[in-house]
Amino acid sequence: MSVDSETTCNHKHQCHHCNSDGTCMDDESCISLVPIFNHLEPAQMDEIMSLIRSLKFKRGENLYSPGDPANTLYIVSEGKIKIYRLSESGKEQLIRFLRPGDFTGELALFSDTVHEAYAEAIEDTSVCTITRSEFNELLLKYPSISLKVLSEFSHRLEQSEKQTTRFATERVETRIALFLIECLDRDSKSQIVELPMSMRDLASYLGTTPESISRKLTEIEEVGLIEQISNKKIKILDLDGLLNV
Amino acid sequence: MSVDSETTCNHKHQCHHCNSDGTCMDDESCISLVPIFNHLEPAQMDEIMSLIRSLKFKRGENLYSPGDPANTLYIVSEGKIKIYRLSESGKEQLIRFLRPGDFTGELALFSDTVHEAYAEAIEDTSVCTITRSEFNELLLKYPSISLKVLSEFSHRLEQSEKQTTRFATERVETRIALFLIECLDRDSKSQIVELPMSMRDLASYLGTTPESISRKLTEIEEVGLIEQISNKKIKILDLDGLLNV
DNA sequence: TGCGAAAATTGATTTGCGTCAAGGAAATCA
DNA sequence: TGATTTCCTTGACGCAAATCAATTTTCGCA
Repeated sequence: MSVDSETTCNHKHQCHHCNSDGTCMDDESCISLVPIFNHLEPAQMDEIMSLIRSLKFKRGENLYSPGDPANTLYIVSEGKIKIYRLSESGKEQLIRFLRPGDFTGELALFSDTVHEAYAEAIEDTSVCTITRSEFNELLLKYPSISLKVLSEFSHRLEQSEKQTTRFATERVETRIALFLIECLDRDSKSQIVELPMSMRDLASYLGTTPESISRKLTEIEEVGLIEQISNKKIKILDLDGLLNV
Repeated sequence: MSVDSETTCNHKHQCHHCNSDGTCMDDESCISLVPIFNHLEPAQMDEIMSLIRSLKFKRGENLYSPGDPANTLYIVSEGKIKIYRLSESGKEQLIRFLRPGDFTGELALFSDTVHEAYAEAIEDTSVCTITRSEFNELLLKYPSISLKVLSEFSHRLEQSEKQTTRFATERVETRIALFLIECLDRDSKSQIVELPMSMRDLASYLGTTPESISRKLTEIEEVGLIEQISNKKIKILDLDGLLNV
């Protein structure tokens, strides 16, 4: 759901101050950026714009933490945000990263509860926010927004359930192999995967340790399925083989 | 989201042929049963009723399987349905059970994809179905339905992510303890938990084996945190202790 | 009520992987 | 650019939990 310079600012409406890298600096960009809003008419976007409030977070600051009341929708306009959870026993698990165009606020937006996860800005970040009550009114007024949000939620749910099943049933080696394959699907141009995060984060995301990731990658390399080109780059040599790890 | 005899058929609209156990046999019951619809006006429910088609599945039949196009919303009116997945390596993982009032159709309802899970009737079951296109029209016409579905989805997503984190970070013993506590929250009247499924299913749900469940329960009993009254009944003796397992 | 099948328990064994510890590579900052 | 910190890798070890196998218990059905 991230946005590149081709797809940014392509609606008829005015969109000032776009940067060369495709991100827009003004508040308005939040609306035109995100799939849940950018299908609307310019006039409707203007209306939504009047509701949003722009906030900035410095690297390291939390947008929300567990226990915080969840009454705000956050739309990322610049920067990078890490969503993670602490388990009952205190271990951290990475859920996802948010890039410009992504949103968070989660369930709590629709039921009156508190957050259970952390949202931490890992770069200096600016977000657009809408309160729950205003967002609910928007959903009632423009039902097509709901369909977009439902689509996004159902996709996340599918992903999450798939991840759950993998944790419940697959070995670490298999989880790593499947992750590589999914990275390849996204890039898909070459056979080379660029790992989108550090080993530490990847370990947290896959429910294992950096040590195990390192070891398993070496093992997979030794049987000829991949080649570790550099720290972050991995060449897939045998896709079918990987699928059967 | 299951429904008992107190809460069934309590709207002003007519609702014929209700059974003593609270389930209704006629098509209409599907609509009045489910939280996503039962807040509507009687006239609106009638309109929806005209769209639904009632289907019956015998015990063991699948409502859908992975690869099936997902273009139908299923609302359970009678019976019990098991949603489960097969991992890439072929192991089964239980996702959830559906009881009267619950619905499925998942993500696929909002993005044009195929199912990834199995939905199997484990009792003789009757469901009400609506096609995707008709359901989408309903959502656009009655935006309040979207809010209900969003609320349900976000709740499921929260649950799923919590489960993912547990699998990723907690030991089997802890997962079992947390499961018992959540069962207690639902019953909550006494300190006695009635396991809602077989050991086999529980193992599948918790990402472990029946052997491990059996062993761990015995261990937890030996340190005095619980008492195994019978096969399916467990008495919680020390809730705080369980939380720290 | 009793039989047979399925489910649950218990034991013995194996193994995957986390933990701890140390050395090397890479990134960050002045 | 060099120094310091953080990250990654490799090795040795221990443990949690899966697997395999054999009873025992429970439950569905005749």
